Amino acid sequence: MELSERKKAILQAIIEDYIQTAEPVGSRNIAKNHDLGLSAATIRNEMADLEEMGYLDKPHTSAGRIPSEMGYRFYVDSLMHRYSLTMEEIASLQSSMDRKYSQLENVVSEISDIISKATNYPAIVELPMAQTSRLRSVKMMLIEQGSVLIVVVTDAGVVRNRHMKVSGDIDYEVIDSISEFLSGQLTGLCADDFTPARLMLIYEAMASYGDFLKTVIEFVLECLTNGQRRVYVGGASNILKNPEFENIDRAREFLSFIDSRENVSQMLSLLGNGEDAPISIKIGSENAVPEMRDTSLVVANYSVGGKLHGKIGIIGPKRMNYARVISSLELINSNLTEILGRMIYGKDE
Amino acid sequence: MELSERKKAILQAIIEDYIQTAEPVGSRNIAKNHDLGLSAATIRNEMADLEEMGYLDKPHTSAGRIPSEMGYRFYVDSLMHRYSLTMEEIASLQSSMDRKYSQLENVVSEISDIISKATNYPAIVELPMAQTSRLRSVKMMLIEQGSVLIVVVTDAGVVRNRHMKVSGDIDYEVIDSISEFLSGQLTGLCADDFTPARLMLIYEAMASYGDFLKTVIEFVLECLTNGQRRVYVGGASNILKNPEFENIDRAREFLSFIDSRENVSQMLSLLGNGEDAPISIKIGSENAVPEMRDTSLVVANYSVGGKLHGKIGIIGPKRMNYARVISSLELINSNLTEILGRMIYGKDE
DNA sequence: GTTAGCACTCAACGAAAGTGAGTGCTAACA
DNA sequence: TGTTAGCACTCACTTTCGTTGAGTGCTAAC
Repeated sequence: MELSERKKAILQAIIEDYIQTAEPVGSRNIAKNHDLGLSAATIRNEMADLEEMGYLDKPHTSAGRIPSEMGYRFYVDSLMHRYSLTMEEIASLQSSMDRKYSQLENVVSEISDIISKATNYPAIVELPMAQTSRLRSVKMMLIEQGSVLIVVVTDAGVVRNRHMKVSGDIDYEVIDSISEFLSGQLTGLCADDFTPARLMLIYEAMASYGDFLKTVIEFVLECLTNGQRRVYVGGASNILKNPEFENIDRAREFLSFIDSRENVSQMLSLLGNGEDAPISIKIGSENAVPEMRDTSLVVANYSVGGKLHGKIGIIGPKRMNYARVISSLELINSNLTEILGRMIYGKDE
Repeated sequence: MELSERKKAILQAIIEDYIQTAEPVGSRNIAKNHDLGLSAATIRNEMADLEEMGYLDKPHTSAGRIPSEMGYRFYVDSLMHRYSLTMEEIASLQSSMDRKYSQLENVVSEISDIISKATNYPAIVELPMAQTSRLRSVKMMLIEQGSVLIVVVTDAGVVRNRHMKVSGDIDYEVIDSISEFLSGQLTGLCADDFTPARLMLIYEAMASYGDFLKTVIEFVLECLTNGQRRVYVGGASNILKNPEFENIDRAREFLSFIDSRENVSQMLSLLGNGEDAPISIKIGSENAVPEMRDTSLVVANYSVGGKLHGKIGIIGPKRMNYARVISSLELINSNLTEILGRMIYGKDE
């Protein structure tokens, strides 16, 4: 059944009041504060309908109504207006992101702080990752006698390195020649190309350095497959600013869930890779994670150079200023893309 | 005034009971549960003395006593017995740390999780840093036309890299020769050695690549001076397990403080560099940070290869099992040192 | 279809009384 | 002189119970 325009207006008024006050809203208040030209009694009737249809809930008989998850969903999909950030908000965001970043981990952790400061909710930022990487470069450097540094660069721009112990009699030139040989053999390959046959050839060609090569190749493979996704959470304690988390048990449940990176990372992976929509919103139990049943999750996907992907988002109470959060995430998202582009590919656009 | 043996025994009993129960302890309970051979009335008299001397506090007239900060301090300095971890505890710690780590950031964040799981308190781990580093190696790699990767290794074993854009006409061999030249000029220097005179010489020798060199040298300097300390916090929500943080305002104050890496890092820097004692303990307001006045901080210093230093520690309520925390930190500390040694210097011991 | 009126519901607040763990003091005891 | 039993007193905490007030649902009139 379609909602009448009047019902929509009332539903919207209720939700927006509730988002602001966190108090169940009563018919009288709607009649007074919103110019709907209706009396409290009429609104009461409509509210009863809306409740019956599932858009509203009642905490108890003598309280006002609060939006149900279905109500929020309808609001987000059909009623909500876009929020335009003010000039001040934009300026403040821009300036907080306008600085030099040196390491990927720093960017990601700082962005999560920025998001949580901007929205007043806990923020999540995923480290960018490639779906399938190819090896762009592998190089070994002799750091000191007996110690070699392996540096791997993938075509997504990810750089990783690892120290390795070698027997003392390998010198600078040997390292260089192995380095060059391996580079020639492996550059351009992705993880699937590391077939036993191909590896066998390499080992045979350089039989005297078998152990050495094995370590290097394992590390290269590790970089190409790249383990689990990593996330940063910023401003987790912001959740305590919301009255729905005055209850210490709820707060504890939420915070101990979010304290674990694995939990958060797994939750994000349930969202899919966002090919359908740039921003995905999970309201309450739409999110399959039971600990999150009282919260909403708003997540945007970013991608850098078409190769690297990741997610940024926030978690807040279901009663959340969705419009504002979405606008902030969009702006931060585009800045982040730019920063990462500059950083990883060294481009100045 | 010296405390009599009997007063010490009573003080110890009170503190240990309070650590366990978090309830003010009364004279009757001490008489019953601890075999001191004294009646409640006698203990009452002694408790009155201890209170007058400042070792105990009274929340209100009709409650039992709780230790004052001075009481805890005396306990930690003079009364506390060493706690021996059980075989199970040791085995479980060892096994949770016994895996391969690839990146420094991963080690540090995982260690913070391990500490917080082992102690049930929020844990802090600082990234290892060198006090003064010398450059061990700088190398440039041409990744693709127009994009160069700079890799810097310091004598402390820290490796960092950064992408840099270059004009397209610089090829592989040019990069290599600049790389070799710079390496020869800069290897072995520390930040203070980068005098204007020396830099001038370098710029003059390679005048045609001025901008290029400038970027590289700036990055090297950045690596040698190395910015601010970075910390990881794990298991922050553990603090909510303690009854003293049932109060939502206290919880909020604590968690929002600890949510900020700068706050935590600054707090650690107030501790000095631990040359005096391997473990430092700050009880309540001994810690100058006002938000931490209700908590205690236990911090151990670690060092790797004599070059890299850092701190690990926990924050808990003043009513904390100090002995157990200290033993756990010591064990984790030694494992961490070993892991980092292997990782950074590629040594297998 | 809309609205005024009214009885009804129920969480929240607050005062009052009861409960009990614990103290401090006194007087008797070893 | 140090220790202990006894007892009056204190005070947070809990429970009870009435009050308040925001809000609903229903009915009847407009």
